[in-house]
Amino acid sequence: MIQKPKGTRDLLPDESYKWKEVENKIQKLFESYAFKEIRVPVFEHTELFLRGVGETTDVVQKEMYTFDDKGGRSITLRPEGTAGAVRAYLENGMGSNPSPTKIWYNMAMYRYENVQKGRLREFHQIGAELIGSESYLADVDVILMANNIFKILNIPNIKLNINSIGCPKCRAEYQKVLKEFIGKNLNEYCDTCKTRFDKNPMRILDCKEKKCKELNVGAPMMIDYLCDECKEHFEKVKQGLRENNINYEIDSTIVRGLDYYTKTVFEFVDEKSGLTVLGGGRYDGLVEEFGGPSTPAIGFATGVERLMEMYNEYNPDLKDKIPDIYILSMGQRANQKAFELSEKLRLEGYIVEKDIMERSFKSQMKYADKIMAKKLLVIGDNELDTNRAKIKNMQTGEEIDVDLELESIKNLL
RNA sequence: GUGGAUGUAGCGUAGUUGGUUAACGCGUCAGUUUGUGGCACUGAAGACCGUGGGUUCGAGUCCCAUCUUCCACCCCA
Repeated sequence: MIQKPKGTRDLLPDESYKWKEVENKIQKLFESYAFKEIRVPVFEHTELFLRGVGETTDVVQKEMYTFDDKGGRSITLRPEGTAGAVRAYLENGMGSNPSPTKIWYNMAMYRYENVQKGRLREFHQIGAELIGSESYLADVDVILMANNIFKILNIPNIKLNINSIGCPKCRAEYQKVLKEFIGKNLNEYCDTCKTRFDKNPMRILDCKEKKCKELNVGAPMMIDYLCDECKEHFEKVKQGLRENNINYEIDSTIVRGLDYYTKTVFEFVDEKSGLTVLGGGRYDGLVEEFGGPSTPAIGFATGVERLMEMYNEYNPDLKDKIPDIYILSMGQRANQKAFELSEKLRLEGYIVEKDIMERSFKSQMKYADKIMAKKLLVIGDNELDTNRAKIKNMQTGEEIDVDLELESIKNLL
């Protein structure tokens, strides 16, 4: 038997209706903030992610699904949503719309990772991007919206961690200091850290190697080297959160694995599993990096699989839609009548089931029961002759006479 | 990429120290006489025991490889 590729999932009817429910709720939330949906290609030129996400990141270095297409172009399945969204923003001239531009997406992402709990190779992210505002108000607005996802989904025990990683200006300053600190013992660091030293020294602080961790003790922290502008921005963001009663914790170790982030970065962490369920931040340099005008932006994305895991834990099982009526038919003429009635009822929006198995009367009854049909209509020769039939309420067993006409049946559903 | 565990019908399981037609529950389908379900009973379908090698007279049961799933590291959503 051919199996699905590693790290992929089939979303069965048992689950899919719950996804729909959650997706609809989030969509409504986003729309209330005037964000509009965007859909972009599953694959992009590899170049887009190299420049957007950053060549030194793990995502780019070891997790991308990259291949040459038949025309010799290097193509990559999107590992995240922001790069494509920003590319689309530029390519379609959305910058000339009234600022800010607010877009959201719900898309599958692809990362060649080792599979684990809450980690798949094909997974889904719902994200939002607010492009065009450099104000701290945008940061606060976006974080409030993200926070509301958990509120409307009734998911507790979520912690918000925030940090500021500064702008290119103060980061250059900081990196100088950091390199001095690390440089003293560079030889003792692990190999990956050595390669990070030149290209992205900040990620050395993220290294989980025991030795590197020890060496990192006492290292200068970015947050202490923010330039005046970044510092003020961060202070205002924090104040804004406080004024809106959002609890947060400053976690100076958050640097995020994607290079495009600047200033504010944040994560919503599930305290129970320790998994980051939503992550985001400001990326003021990305639009320019892609060849557009200097444009500030901020966004976030949440992992749908992880979100669903928590949603299911804290919410009662919803019910999938069950049939409004089962039409039981006996004989050729009745089968045809069942077709006529079910076709009409379905166009009116009712969920109708009828026999398409040529089952016996009794089997049809049992089937109607199993699928939990709310009502049952029996049609046989008697009913066709008199044009009268009984509709049975399957819960109560109560039966009511009706004309075999659409209108009278509808009245009883 | 590294380390550890798992893999028997759709699902959940049993399969003795390797030995004839792989068992059970749930589910599915049908029947229990004549046009009314949920219970019960009867029966049926459904697994080349993840895959490929090997050991053996003989392997679901032993060995090797491989894949999958799960867990940890790494990283992230």
